This record gives sequence, C-alpha cells and structure tokens, in this order.
Amino acid sequence: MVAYLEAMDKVFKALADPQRRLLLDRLFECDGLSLKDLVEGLDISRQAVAKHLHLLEDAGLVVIHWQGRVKLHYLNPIPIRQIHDRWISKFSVPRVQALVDLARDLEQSGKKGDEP
Amino acid sequence: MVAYLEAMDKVFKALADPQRRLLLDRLFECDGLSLKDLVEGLDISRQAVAKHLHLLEDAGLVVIHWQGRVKLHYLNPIPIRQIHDRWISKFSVPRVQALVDLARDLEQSGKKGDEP
DNA sequence: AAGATAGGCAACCATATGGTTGCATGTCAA
DNA sequence: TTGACATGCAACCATATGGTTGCCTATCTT
Repeated sequence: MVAYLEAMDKVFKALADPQRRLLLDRLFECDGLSLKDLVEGLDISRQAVAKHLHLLEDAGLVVIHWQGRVKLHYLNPIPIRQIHDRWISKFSVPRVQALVDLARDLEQSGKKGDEP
Repeated sequence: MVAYLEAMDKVFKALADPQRRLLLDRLFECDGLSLKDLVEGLDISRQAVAKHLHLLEDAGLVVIHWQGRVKLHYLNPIPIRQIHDRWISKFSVPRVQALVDLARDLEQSGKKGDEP
C-alpha cells in the first residue's frame, strides 16, 4: 500500500509539468512515436525532451519499445484511471460526469457569445 | 481552450505534492473539515497546511464555506474527472478499468503469499 | 471587555526542478 | 568501413517549491 502511494507519487510528479502533459497528448492522438518525432514542436532541446520522457517512463505513464536504434513510446492510461478511482467513487461517477458535461456545454455556449 | 489548459495546470501542480493529496484523501472520506481539523496528523505547521489548502482552493479541487471564524473545506472531484477524460476515451474505459482491477487483484494475491 | 481561538500575511531559507551545453555510445546505410 | 543518425550520460545554472518563523486580524466565549 505504501509502495503503491510512492509509485503514484512519480505519476503525479510526472503529470505536474505542462511539457510532459503535451507529450502525453501527442501519444494519445498518435501512439508509438520516437524521441525524434516528439522533439519536433516542443521548442526545447532534445535532451530536455529525453529527460521528460524518462520521467514519464519511470512513472509508468509511457511504455517503450526499442526498434533498432529508435525508441518508440506508447501511452499507458492505467495510472490515470487509478488517479480517478482514488477520489471519485463508483456510485458518484454519473453525477460527476453530468457536471463535467454541463461545464463543457456552458463553456461552449459562452464561447459562441464571445464575439457577436 | 488555452484558458482551460492554464486552469488545469494549477490542478496538476496542486496534485503534485503528497501532503496535498493526503488532504484530499481526508476530505474524500470526511467532507467539510476546518483548517484546524486538517492540521492534525500532518506533522507540519499550520501555516504550511494553510498554504497547501490555498493552492488546492485556487486549483478548484477544494471549495470553501465560511461558518463564522471557521473555514470549512469540501472536495470538488470535477477536475479529477477532467484529467481522466483527457487521456482515457469513453470507449476505452471498460478495457482500462478491467486492467486496473486485474492489477489490483494481482497485488492482493501477491500480498497474501508475502508472509506464509 | 478580555482572553482564547481560528485563520491570514510576509519574509526568509534549503532543496527540487527544468533547462542548457558538451561529449559518448550504438545502429543504420552507402 | 565509415559517416550519418538516434539516443544516453553528466555537469552546471536559474528559478520554483515547500517549509519555517514572526506577527496581525477577526470572531467566539465567559
């Protein structure tokens, strides 16, 4: 149990940086990218991106697969789901989801009225 | 959209600290605690706890309600759900949940065999 | 009215974090 | 086999972060 919490600490630390979240976004929409692929569009050095990816991998949010000299990265959503389950009980899911959808709809209709 | 990402940045930063996650755990099991209540059992100063709670409040993970001179804290699970929805698509929820349950069961059976 | 209680604000400090640069290693392709 | 390419490792630096202490404000209670 304590080991689980320590493992999750790495997950939360890994998610704390916006660049790393962008990397996860990229992998979410297109799984199996290499380091070189992921460097493009981030405006920081390759070494910085590599460090980020190592943190994500160490946290278990990304799993890798070597293919020759290129390292492919895959998103692992399980820790994300575990975060969810920590503070949202099964019975409250529908209520919370309804509120999320409501908030999104309000955001949308607000956007429409922004520039008439 | 960019405002949404910036708002979520506060959420991830707030979740990055273990003490703050413990505070959320406390509120999850017993909503509506005061600062004084929450200080007990954390082994850091009241001011440190207050700072943590301010961060959680600013991130929208905790909502407060003044009752005289005592500040009551309530857990708001909506940002947690939004994290979930960012990287777990609706159609993949059953698969991911099955993997989470499997991992938990394996952890359990492993525990049993730990001390024979 | 006065002490006790619940909380806020600000300055300060040590460490953690994210970035850089420079160099090394291993694999593919001509 | 040799040069190009994909990635790893280490040292270093500026800033962010979490903690402390000291003092202030507001609200109960007697």
